[in-house]
Amino acid sequence: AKLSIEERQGVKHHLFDWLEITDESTAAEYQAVARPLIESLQMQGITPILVGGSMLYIAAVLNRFEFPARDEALRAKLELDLIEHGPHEMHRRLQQLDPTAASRIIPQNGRRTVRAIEIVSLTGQPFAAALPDVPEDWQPVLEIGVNGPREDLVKRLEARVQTMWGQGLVDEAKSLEPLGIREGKTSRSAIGYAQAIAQIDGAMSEEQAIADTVRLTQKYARRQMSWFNRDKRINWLDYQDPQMTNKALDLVHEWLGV
RNA sequence: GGCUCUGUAGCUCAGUUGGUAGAGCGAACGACUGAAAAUCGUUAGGUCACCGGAUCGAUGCCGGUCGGAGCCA
Repeated sequence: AKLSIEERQGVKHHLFDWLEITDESTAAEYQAVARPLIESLQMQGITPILVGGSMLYIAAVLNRFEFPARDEALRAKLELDLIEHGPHEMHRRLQQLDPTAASRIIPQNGRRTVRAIEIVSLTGQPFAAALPDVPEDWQPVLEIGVNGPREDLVKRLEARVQTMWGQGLVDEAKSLEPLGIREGKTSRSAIGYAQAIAQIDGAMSEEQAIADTVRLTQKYARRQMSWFNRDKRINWLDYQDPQMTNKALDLVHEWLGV
């Protein structure tokens, strides 16, 4: 459901279609690429607009985020341990290594526990295991959020998924098979692709695949809101407001001081 | 028309040998530091279809009413 070339109206979209289907996408890497890009644009007198809804990615760019080291081999081993012993056992292990981090991660959450063990083992330092506060004097940004009544959003998200299927998402996934979509950790688990692949494999009917994608998309939208809600810098606009664009421009003018 | 099964949370279904009920999914809310379109947590929802009977007490037993499914005719 990404913007077509025409819809981009000549505005340069950076970091769009920049990964191979087999590439793994990570917030840390995005941060490492996006920050220098933003700086270089600003040097050219361009004010970049960061658009999207993957809030860990956005927060990693806008806030004071430092991703601790990682080690793929260690991670792989810990993930096997997680499968074998379960999240509670892993959490006990973290408890011994770093009681503070352990206290901030719920024992059921194996994924976060594993990552915390990885960090502590690698750095030998305690791990905060909590989102950092946003410093008052950090990067000056204007944040604008677009929202509307939940019932409307739910309907629109369903229509969006129907459109994706109507426009050939399943064929797209099929055509990406030779390019390795099934090996792409990020792409194969993307909402929509995962269900399209399940449909191709006959593991799911088309009806189920669509319904599942709708459900996951709506759930995702809800989780996005729990990120957005904590960010008090966001200026919220109603997408149904005919004056929305003007209000957004007013915010920009005010922010720029013009 | 007869026989059998069935009606419990928004949905799919457990369950109580009679002491007013649970799960998964969904919803609301939250957590979140290299898979985040991921991974997880908390909470709110139910006169147990309806009417009557026996019982100290019924969602559960008995009778009836109204829905649904299957088989027979």
